[in-house]
Amino acid sequence: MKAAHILDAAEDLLTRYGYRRVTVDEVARGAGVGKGTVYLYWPSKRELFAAVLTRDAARLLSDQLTAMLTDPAEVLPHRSMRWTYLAIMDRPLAKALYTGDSALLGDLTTASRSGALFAAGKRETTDRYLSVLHGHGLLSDEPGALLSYRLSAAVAGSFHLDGTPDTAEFGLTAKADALATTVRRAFEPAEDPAPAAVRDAAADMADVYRQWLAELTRSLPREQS
Amino acid sequence: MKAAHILDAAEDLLTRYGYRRVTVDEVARGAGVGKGTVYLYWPSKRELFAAVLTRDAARLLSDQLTAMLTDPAEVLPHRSMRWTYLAIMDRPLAKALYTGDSALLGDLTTASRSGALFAAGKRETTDRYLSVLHGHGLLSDEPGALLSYRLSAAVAGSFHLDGTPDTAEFGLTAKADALATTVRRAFEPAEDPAPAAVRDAAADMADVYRQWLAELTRSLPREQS
DNA sequence: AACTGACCAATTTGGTACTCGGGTCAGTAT
DNA sequence: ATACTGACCCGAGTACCAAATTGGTCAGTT
Repeated sequence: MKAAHILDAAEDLLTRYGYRRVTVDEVARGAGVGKGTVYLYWPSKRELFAAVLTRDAARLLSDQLTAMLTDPAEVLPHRSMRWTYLAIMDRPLAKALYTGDSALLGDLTTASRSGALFAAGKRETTDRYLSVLHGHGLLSDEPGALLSYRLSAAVAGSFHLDGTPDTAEFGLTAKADALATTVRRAFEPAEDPAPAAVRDAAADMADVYRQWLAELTRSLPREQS
Repeated sequence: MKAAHILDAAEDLLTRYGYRRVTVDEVARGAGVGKGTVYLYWPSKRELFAAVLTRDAARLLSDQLTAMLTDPAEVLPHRSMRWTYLAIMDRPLAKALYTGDSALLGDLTTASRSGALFAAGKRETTDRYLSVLHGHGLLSDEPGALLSYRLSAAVAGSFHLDGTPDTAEFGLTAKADALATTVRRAFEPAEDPAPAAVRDAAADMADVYRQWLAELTRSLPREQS
């Protein structure tokens, strides 16, 4: 319970003022605990706020899992990337993380133990994702490190171009659709996928997501009611 | 003559030490002229170095024009983007500009009169590029602002991902090939293009490029004597 | 055993003196 | 007259120090 309250306070202050301007004492008072208590759960300010980002990512992942269980077609790359893009842009912290907004996160993006773990988990999950898709004939290429890179590169631009002037004229969904079009053509076979393949792939990915979700949750401090 | 020498000195110092660490006086002495002379050609330090970047861009564009005249297939999006990617990564200044290396360029990227002109010219050229391609049946979509955005987004990621750790394992050409694959599938028709269409499109684009090249050259100070 | 907040060291901040470098222009050279 | 120069000006940035703040600890309280 207490750890979650501390994370709540930290998340609120982080989104409002940014990493640099928030003190650990403020977080503690915001959560109604003493400063020392914070250090019973996390070894440093940096790790505390990294945990905030991790929890945010876990929630996003959980939402995506739900979406995929509701509609298995969400497992397809163009749908998955579209959904992820919109979800990230809708969350202040995730957006700051992906667009590299250092005004909000300071140097939090670079190097924290849990940050590195998160990056590794994400990479591994992406690899598994591509393997699953390929296993059900939903990919137009062989999986591998290069394909992972190619997908990352194709998607990354959408986030990086976020701030630039004349891209603001388009709505968020228009940009999401653009990303979906690019991803579908560049990574999926031309012909429509077989419904059974989609269903099975979604089921496989649900397991992968659950696994990563468990891993992320485990990295957050254990609740001690 | 003199303006070119000043640009030479400025370019050399810029690539070696970065915008912040180079003084106008150094540039002047490097070019063998007085500091005041520099201000006969450019109104400010910022515009001087913006001109360095503009000249670099003009050279790159000129090279690309040559490449396209040698092999008209270079007009195709996947070839054009691949070539551009490699050319930019090969030039320290262009690379710094596109990967957002503020250590080298400082705040030079943001807002300088000629910088804005360059961005506008680039946008317009991209639009014309897409129109030309479409006119010869080499595009799978209708041109327009959204398609321009989609292409930018698809390409931008390759530059933005440059610094990140585990992308270094791949060679530059492997990354360029990855970009080419994505672009070809996402923007070009599935069937191979007709040689005549390619030849004609290349001829059209040669004109567009020459026009932009002339514009860029005109923005550089007029040579006297 | 869980938690706290006074305490310490280290970093950050605020203020000040001073250097340095962008930009100007009276003057020199041609 | 024209092309060019470099000494000069002044504001932005740097260096520096004292004061304030804050990340992190731990003896002590609940």
